[in-house]
Amino acid sequence: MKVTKAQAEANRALIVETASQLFRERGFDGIGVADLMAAAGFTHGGFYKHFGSKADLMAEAAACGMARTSVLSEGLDAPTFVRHYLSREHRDSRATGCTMAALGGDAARQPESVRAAFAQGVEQLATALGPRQGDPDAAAAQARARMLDTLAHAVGALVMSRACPDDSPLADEFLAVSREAILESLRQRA
Amino acid sequence: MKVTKAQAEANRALIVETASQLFRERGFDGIGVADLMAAAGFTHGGFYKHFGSKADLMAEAAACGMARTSVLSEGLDAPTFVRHYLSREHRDSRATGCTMAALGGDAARQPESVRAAFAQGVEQLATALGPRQGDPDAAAAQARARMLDTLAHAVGALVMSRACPDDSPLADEFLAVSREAILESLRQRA
DNA sequence: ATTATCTATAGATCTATAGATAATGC
DNA sequence: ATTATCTATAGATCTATAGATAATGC
Repeated sequence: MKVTKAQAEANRALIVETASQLFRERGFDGIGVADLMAAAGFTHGGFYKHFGSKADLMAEAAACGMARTSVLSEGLDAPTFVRHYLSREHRDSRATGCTMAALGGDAARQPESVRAAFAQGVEQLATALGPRQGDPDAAAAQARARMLDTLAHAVGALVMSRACPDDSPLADEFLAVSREAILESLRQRA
Repeated sequence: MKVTKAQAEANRALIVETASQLFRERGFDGIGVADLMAAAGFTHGGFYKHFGSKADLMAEAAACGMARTSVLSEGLDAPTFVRHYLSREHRDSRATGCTMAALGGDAARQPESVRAAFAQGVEQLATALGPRQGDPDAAAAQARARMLDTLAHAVGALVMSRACPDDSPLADEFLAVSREAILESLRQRA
């Protein structure tokens, strides 16, 4: 039942993408290798021809999800990004939403390889959204600091909103208060 | 091997406290009933005389951890709270630190009972740190909004810092940039 | 000949339950 | 008599591996 080298690579990419979504939805410990493979359309025995371990897949899936966020948010101005990020739609679609908000808490308990993928994703995002080339050093440092702070702020609001019961006023309140606070601080900087 | 009613209640409380710490350290799915009971000094068979299910214990352990945070932070002024919250010491002691930062991401994937415990803990905190009695309605609403926003902001910074590799510059950077941003916004409001 | 995938399984672990034990509390 | 705790286990699930199969790629 061998497949072409190109097909095998496509299958591998499909496993990573499927894992990226299912991990975001259920957590790193919330889904097993067999179910992941089945969701991608394979049996679980083939897994270890593609990956050394489940932890290796977790690192790749995290990197995949972070890269997706970078691509999607590139080119958005900060207020637009924040309004999308702190919307009910984003909160209620964990599987396709931000990997940092969905798995950041889990990542703290995972091997360095997984956390390294997160850090690299953050640096990608900092490059994508960060200072323009040619900025003086001080301005570039400030832009980076503001970008990291805004990211942490937005991630925190989303995590808190998701930790609340479904359809609770408090869940919406977290989105609203932090969305307004971030937008206000963006206005002050402009 | 029966024990006094008082002793049984103390044993139960010890299980909840032990679970609260171990869940924060390893996640809700990261430790099993048998290991939790062993850590508290019991065998696992007795567990179901105290709790209906593991999920029931998760809700109680979350409530226990949130209450601890409320008690510890009561009476602290906001800048002092933020400096403690966004310190390396707090980041590096997950088992005894903030339950929202340690388990907020996990909570999103747990039953409503667990998320209800989180929401109730947030409301406790809002009462402990919130508006003073006698404030006019508008001022009270603004104080509550600011408190929830500051909480989300600080939780996000801690989660992001913990998701980075140990001793990485980025991990410290998340603490520093959000600590300064929150302190600055507190100054502006004063 | 190589290898991506499949079937089958080993060995560990997890939640929950059943039944025995022994000390409390009536 | 009640019940908190213990021993033992059922049944499910999880990671990882072994060996067979069949199509690619030399």
